[in-house]
Amino acid sequence: MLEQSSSPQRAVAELVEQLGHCACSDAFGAGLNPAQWSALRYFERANRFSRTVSAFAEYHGTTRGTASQTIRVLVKKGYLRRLPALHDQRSFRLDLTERAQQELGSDPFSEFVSAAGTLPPEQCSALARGLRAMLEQVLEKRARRPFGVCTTCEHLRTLDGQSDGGCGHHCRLQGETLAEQELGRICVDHCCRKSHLTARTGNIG
Amino acid sequence: MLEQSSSPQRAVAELVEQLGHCACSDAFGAGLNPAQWSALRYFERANRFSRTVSAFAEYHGTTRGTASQTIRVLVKKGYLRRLPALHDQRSFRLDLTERAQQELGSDPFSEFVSAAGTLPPEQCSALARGLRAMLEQVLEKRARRPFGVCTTCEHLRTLDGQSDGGCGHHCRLQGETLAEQELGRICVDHCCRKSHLTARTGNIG
DNA sequence: AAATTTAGTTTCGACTCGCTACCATATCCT
DNA sequence: AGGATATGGTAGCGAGTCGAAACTAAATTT
Repeated sequence: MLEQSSSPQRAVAELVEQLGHCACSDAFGAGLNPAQWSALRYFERANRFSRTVSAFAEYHGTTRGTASQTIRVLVKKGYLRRLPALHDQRSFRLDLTERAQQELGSDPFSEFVSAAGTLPPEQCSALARGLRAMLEQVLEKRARRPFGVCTTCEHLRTLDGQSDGGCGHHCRLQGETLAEQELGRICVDHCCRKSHLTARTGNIG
Repeated sequence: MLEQSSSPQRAVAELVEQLGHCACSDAFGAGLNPAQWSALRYFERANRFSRTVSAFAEYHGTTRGTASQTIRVLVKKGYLRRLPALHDQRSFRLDLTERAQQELGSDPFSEFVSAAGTLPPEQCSALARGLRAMLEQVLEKRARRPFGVCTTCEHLRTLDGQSDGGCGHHCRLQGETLAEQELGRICVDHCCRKSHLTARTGNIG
């Protein structure tokens, strides 16, 4: 090993810090700053119930005020579009514009994706599992939780064999049906289903 | 897995970003900010040739001006001590004070160390190897290199069987002998030895 | 000896972020 | 129904960070 720290745990922590610092220190492509890139990535991954100022603030561990500023700039620059929310006059939904989707292709962040891609697939998956476990630990200590996707969510009901041709996926919290391709998006209201709690034991994947 | 991204690479990159953000967003214990904590950690790990403003700036990927500001505050607050450099009147060496060593015990960063510690040892080591490989990739693209320790360094000469009782470790670049416990510290002048280049192939550890 | 490089500092300006106060709409509780 | 409270979002202030550029002084090169 090139750099031998006192312990593997220590090494992992230091590496995470250094990589994280790299990730945010020079994310200045296209005139966007790190917080703005984070926001764009969030709105790319979040489902329609979670594309709000408050949800992003919670995800990013910041205040609504700060999140509001970040998003205001993105709207002004034409990367996000404000749509009135359906059932709440105070709120609105934020969708990526086409321009933003293009821009995300040249996200400085993609360097990290390709760096991870040079690892053998098995090692890469192991890395993802380990990091995920770490993140859950850390967030738990901060009384936060990682957002999850519908497929593992307590609120999801899937009715197979719908005769009326309707979609079989349904969110009981929102009381709305979900399209197949929406199931992989993260949600602010995600609540881990019991049968998936094995994910917390370490024997994940 | 609790959150399924489009690909493991993408998941790894996102997790690194999120963990990194956690690491720097709330590192405000003891009145120190994230950059200052990073500096303290650096000066804890760096060998005596590398405990300078410039070396820290290079390690941290910032400018000397910014590094100078960070360090000035740490000196003022009593966490670092300035010692005149031996052979260069322009430079000086920075050592941790006793107070800083205490403070590092309650580093908010230690949450990450313990989070990594909850993983099975084998998984933890795998994590360290994978992250290290990623970091090398990323730094290479930025024309930077990770600092390494003496034991893997091109400049180290170890003469076993010294009859005069002197220490057998010697740095040919600095022209100085090295104590045993100095060999595990990182160095700004680290140059990877050939016999250790296998570390770059992925079969590390 | 002059020119260049290197170590470090200073100043300035752009920008971020969190905090507090604030407005408007929803929801809760008798 | 109606007042209290909670929630989604914004505005503005102020502390602080960071990088760029200009600068000093010492070392090195030519």
